[in-house]
Amino acid sequence: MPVTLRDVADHAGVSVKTVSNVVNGFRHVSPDTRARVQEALDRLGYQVNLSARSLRAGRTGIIALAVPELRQSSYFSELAGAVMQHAEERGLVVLIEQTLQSRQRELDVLSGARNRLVDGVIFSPLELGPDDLATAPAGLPIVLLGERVAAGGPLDHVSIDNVAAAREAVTHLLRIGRRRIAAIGLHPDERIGTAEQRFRGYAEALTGAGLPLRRELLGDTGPWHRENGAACMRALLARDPRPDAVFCFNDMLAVGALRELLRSGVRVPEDVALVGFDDVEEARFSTPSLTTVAPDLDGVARAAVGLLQSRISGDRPPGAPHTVTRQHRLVVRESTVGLPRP
Amino acid sequence: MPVTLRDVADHAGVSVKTVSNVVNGFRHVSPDTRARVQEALDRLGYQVNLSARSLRAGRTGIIALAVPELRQSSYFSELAGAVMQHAEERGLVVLIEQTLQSRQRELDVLSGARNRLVDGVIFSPLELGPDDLATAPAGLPIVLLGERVAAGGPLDHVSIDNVAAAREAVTHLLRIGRRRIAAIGLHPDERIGTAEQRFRGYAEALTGAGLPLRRELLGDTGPWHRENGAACMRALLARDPRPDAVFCFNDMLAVGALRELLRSGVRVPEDVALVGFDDVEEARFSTPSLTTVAPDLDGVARAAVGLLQSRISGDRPPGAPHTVTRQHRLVVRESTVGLPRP
DNA sequence: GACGTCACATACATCGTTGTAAACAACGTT
DNA sequence: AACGTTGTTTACAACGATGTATGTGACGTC
Repeated sequence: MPVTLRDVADHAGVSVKTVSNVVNGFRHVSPDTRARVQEALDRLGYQVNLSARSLRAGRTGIIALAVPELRQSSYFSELAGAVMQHAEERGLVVLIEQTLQSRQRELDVLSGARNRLVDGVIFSPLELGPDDLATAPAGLPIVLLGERVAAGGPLDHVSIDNVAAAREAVTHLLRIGRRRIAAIGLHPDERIGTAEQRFRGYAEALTGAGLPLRRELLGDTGPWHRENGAACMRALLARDPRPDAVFCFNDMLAVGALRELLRSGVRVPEDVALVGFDDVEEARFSTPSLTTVAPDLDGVARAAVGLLQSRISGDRPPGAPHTVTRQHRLVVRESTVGLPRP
Repeated sequence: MPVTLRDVADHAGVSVKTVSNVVNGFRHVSPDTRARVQEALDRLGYQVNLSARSLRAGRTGIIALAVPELRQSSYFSELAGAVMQHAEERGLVVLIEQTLQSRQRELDVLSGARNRLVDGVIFSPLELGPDDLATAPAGLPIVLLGERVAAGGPLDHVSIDNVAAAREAVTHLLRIGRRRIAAIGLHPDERIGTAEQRFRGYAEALTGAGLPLRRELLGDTGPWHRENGAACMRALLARDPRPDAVFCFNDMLAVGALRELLRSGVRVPEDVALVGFDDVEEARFSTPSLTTVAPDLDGVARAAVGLLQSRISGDRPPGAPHTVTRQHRLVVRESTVGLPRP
């Protein structure tokens, strides 16, 4: 049913290879034959069979983006949008994989078992540690996102400076006079992931200001979803001392926390100030709007796609991994500085 | 570099086809050879080359999901998550395309030009009308989402009853006593898309209650993003009469409108009640939380993947398109009924 | 007129996999 | 002993595209 080069060749009275040459814009084709072939191509509505081309070329032009999930984390949706945009500029298309907090699925991504049709993977791991990541086979180009887990590991890596960013966020809370600053989003079992990085920034800011770390102000959560932010905030409000500020490890948690605070009649920022992380669009539109850390999302996406492509094209042979750190900035909004009340 | 069937066959001292038979679990392979081949497979770490398999089989196991964009519309992210989940259950992976409000990109999706490596497309069109959709080539299975644009057209189609849903939303506003009900999200040039459907439901509810359609209460917007909801709300507040309720054609618009209302010191729902559409998670966590129409997202995704697969597998040859209409329900929250103020 | 050079076109092999048909052995049946 | 049956394995061709090598003229140069 589909039209092949063979069909077009028969139609135009030339060889298959000549048609291929026309399709690929090869130089030495006479204007005469080129026109005749082109006409046949148009008439028959030829479209290349990418499976065949891929088999021949050893590439598919597809890269995978493996993220925890899209449904409940706006950040990964926005990231996906950015990655797709930059991939397109380089002639790549993106296949998205959800790892869904499953360690096994993450291992599958790493081994390529989950996807053997892609030229490379941009991977935002959640469950895997450096030991796991070291087991990545050399065959499949992989760029890691979002943590410094793998600094020193065998893989390319793009991130922001999570520790510094968290420190700045908490320092901002200190500067506006808060002293009982809680943190939401801790993963106590984790020694090295994003949660740990952001916690370290939080801790550094506090101890830098001569304040103690108080267990009562630390909020453990599971996944960084809105509902967990709300649940965690509820728990914090029941404790003594009550926090006068909360640093949430991402915006979803902050949105959940904000909801819970307002529901409980706590004023934000007067009673409790709130800072999030990621600067998802939702953060600009909540009331009060959320102070948050804005990573250079487009920069991260661009760097990741660029690094991956340089591996795929063979410009950089395996080994000698690059680590790219992109900018971030604290966006101060109403959840910490308030707004003139009407 | 990668291991092929040939390598494994040499290693195990059998033919290539026998290895293939083992890999595919073909029945008539003696336990003895099976074990020997399996051992070679494991040792060499064989992985099928999907390009080759696809070329042979004529299928890739990839379906495309073409949506307007992921970054600013949570609905499409949540939809994508749902589609990916159901696709996975059927052994398919999903490649996401953003059409980015571009008519040309949508036409490319339809013609398959954008992606020739996929077995089929789940397509949520924004710009194309029935005339365009009728030009879809028969070769590529396509399932349309989200509007009734194509009822009677040549393509399968999954949606909810947008007119009825919008009517229920507005009827709810009437029932709580609102009379100056504005609408945000109109696309005046559109005669048939989602915006038109939701407007029709809005109009039906009003005229059904004996109320006139007032031009001053109709808010035209571009894309259904938060910022456009805010801008449109700002314009509405400047008009006379001021609305006492607003029906937003999706939740993004509603979030933007809510932000603008609160910023202007308008109380929600006391002064202005607000209804959205889609029931994205964000709607549950805003303050006040958003009354909204909840489509059966999982049902839509499941039906779309199911219809597409039945086309791909050839269970249903081209023609005889199905139209599936999934349920919806109005979720009443604080933006219309208020909450006990502390 | 022999030669090399260039532009253009073609035949063939190949990428890795799997369907088809056929080969082969072991077995029981007549 | 000839036969079919069943289970197991193999050789071969094909999926559609493209790199390589080769062929064919036309042209200019010595």
